[in-house]
Amino acid sequence: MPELPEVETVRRGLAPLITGRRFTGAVVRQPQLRQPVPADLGARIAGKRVDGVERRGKYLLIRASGETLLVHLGMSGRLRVLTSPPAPDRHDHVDLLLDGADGGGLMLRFHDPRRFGLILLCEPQGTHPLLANIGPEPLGDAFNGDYLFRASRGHRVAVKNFIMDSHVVAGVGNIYASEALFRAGIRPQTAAGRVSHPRYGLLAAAIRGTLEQAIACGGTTLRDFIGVGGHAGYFKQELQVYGRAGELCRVCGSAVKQLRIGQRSTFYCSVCQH
DNA sequence: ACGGCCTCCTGACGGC
DNA sequence: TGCCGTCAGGAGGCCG
Repeated sequence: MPELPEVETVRRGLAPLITGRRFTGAVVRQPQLRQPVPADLGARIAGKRVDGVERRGKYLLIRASGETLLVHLGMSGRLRVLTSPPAPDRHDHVDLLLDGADGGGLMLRFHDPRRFGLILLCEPQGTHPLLANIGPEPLGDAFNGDYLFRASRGHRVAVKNFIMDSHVVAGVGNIYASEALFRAGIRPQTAAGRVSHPRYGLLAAAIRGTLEQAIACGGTTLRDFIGVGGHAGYFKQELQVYGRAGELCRVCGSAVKQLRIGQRSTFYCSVCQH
């Protein structure tokens, strides 16, 4: 489900609703996520006041009085803020409870059918091994064509796989990899080490532009992504190639092609991309 | 070090 | 109707 724009949409929705509130506990119905939910989660967060919500790649970091909650939505995860929560369904695995100034509490409910998501507590310094080797943020200053060019020398992987590697750049998933390569005019199957310096300049700009535009749209809802308030993202209507196999390229009118690279569906235009 | 495949899990969909 | 294979927005781990 969520790539960087969707996680950022969640972060932006979440931060103003929970910042300043105090955790009162947690209900864990299903601890078996990608890694086990800490058994003492509720006890560890109880009484901690939320200072803010950050994002690193596709990870959310909820900072609260020196404790840091790490949340990843995996492929099918959702986070909702609820004031009067309905009875949990079978995939509502964790509820994080927060107090309310007027007595009305809030619930942060984690829902994840495939359970590839993650809820962990960080080390006292607020770090975690899962975050240690993530590449630069694509919206940050360290990410540019120069960086991609240098990082890619000698690599024979397809450039699409290269930009989807979180150690290379954080947060670019299957949708936005195809979209950014289309915008940059680069074929996804090209070996990363054979893409020129100027073309990496185009690609870095395309990645940044695509992600920023998707964030402005509240993310992409393909089937089930919703923000914390329950709203769908509307970047789907802006998609140029992803999910459009056989449909006409919006630029040149030829049929969008689909192939599999590294077990992932990949979409491109064979006229616009070389 | 690198690259490619597998894995975790559930659900939806198409074909027979 | 059901059963089976395939695919789905992630990403760490393992193997050669």
